[in-house]
Amino acid sequence: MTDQAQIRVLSVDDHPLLREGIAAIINDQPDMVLTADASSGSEGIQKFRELRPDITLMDLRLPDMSGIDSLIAIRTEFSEARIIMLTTFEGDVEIQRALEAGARGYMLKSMPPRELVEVIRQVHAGKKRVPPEVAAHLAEHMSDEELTGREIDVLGHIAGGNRNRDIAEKLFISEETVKVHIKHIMDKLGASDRTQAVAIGVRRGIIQF
Amino acid sequence: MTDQAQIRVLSVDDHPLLREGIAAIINDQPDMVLTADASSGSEGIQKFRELRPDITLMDLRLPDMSGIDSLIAIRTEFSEARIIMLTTFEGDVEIQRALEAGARGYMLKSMPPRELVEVIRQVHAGKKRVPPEVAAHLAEHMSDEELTGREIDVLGHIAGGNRNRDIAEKLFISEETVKVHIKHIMDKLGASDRTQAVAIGVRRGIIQF
DNA sequence: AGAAAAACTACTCGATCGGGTGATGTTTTG
DNA sequence: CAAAACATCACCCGATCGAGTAGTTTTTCT
Repeated sequence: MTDQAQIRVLSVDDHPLLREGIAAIINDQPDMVLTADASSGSEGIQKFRELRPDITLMDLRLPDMSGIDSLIAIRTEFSEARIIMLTTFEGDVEIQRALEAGARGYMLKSMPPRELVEVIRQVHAGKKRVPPEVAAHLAEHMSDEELTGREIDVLGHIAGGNRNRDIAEKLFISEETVKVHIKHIMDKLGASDRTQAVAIGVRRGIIQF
Repeated sequence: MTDQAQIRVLSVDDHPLLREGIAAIINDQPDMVLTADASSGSEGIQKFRELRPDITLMDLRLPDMSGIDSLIAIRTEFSEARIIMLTTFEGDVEIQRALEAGARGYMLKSMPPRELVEVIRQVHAGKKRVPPEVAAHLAEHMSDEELTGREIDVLGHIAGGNRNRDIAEKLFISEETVKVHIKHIMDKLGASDRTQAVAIGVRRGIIQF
């Protein structure tokens, strides 16, 4: 044991198996200690209030609320909170949103433990860390315009197999307007038709099932 | 420690974090021991040959080959092998294929450890185990007809934003044939158009990105 | 070998889609 | 406040799609 204070880590993840793995790896590091873990967003927020960990590892998908909402909730209360998103690879939209919401790092569950603990150390030292593979993915689309809320609505209905007329009725707008939205969606996503737009939307995490 | 021989487990998963978690949980059980782990399909096959574990936990997605192919490879050589698929939730197609290929169990990474070890014990005792939530999903589509290889090809091309004519050229068939395939795909999946067919295909794990 | 499933091709026709152009009111934001 | 972004609606038109019908060849399974 060192005299130096250890990095106190909070892990928020609904997969018990993952939590076990994280616990094993964190506690294996002499300079870190897993202070607590939580299996839901609200539990994570509560544990954060109680313990004020140095680093919080947050899964993107949680049973009650999204990891991003939890992150925002914590950072509203404790703006200095250092939170790292830890997730299996989702679309780049999620990554971007997490970083915009103030995440200090973004790690993949598939990364080797050595890198994981290194990111924790770096973020604890005040740096921002996003692994190269994630950064590359992000860069690919950083110039792309984001879809608006309405466009995401429409895209979701397209994925449901709705015709333009059906979408128009469901959204209480004219079919012409739907067509305009679809045109914008295809332009922004670089899709050649509505079908590819859905495929891209799913891959990028814009719409989920 | 008991006199009874322990259940010797091999874990095949490319996520180090998951492997750590599995290791922690397995070794926590007095009647089990993690004999080895592997991070790829071929390594898994090799380790199986060497160690002949009682139970093999196999991830569905592996870097070199699919978990199902690994399962088949092992069971061709050792038909008595007891292999449990352990995965985050994919489409029901994968589950069905794994079970048809001879998997003795199918577990979700999100399941609580208690259930995981219980499944291992049950399978070791010669039973087949599929958790109720997975079984329910499976039952939903058990009556559905499966897509043929050609139909899956076509569906993939549809997802890529190809027009019927493009698909015809790429597959060296006539546009009319493509239309027939698409008709069959939509009928089998219960989709109202090509777009919904892609959405359903992705959700069910028939096509992947 | 014989039956069944899969793959293939052809034709018609109405429905739907997607591109182009142009315009108006509202909301957001610098 | 002014500019930009967003959301809305309309009309034209060619391209594409999907339904229906009908038939042949190849592959697979029993």
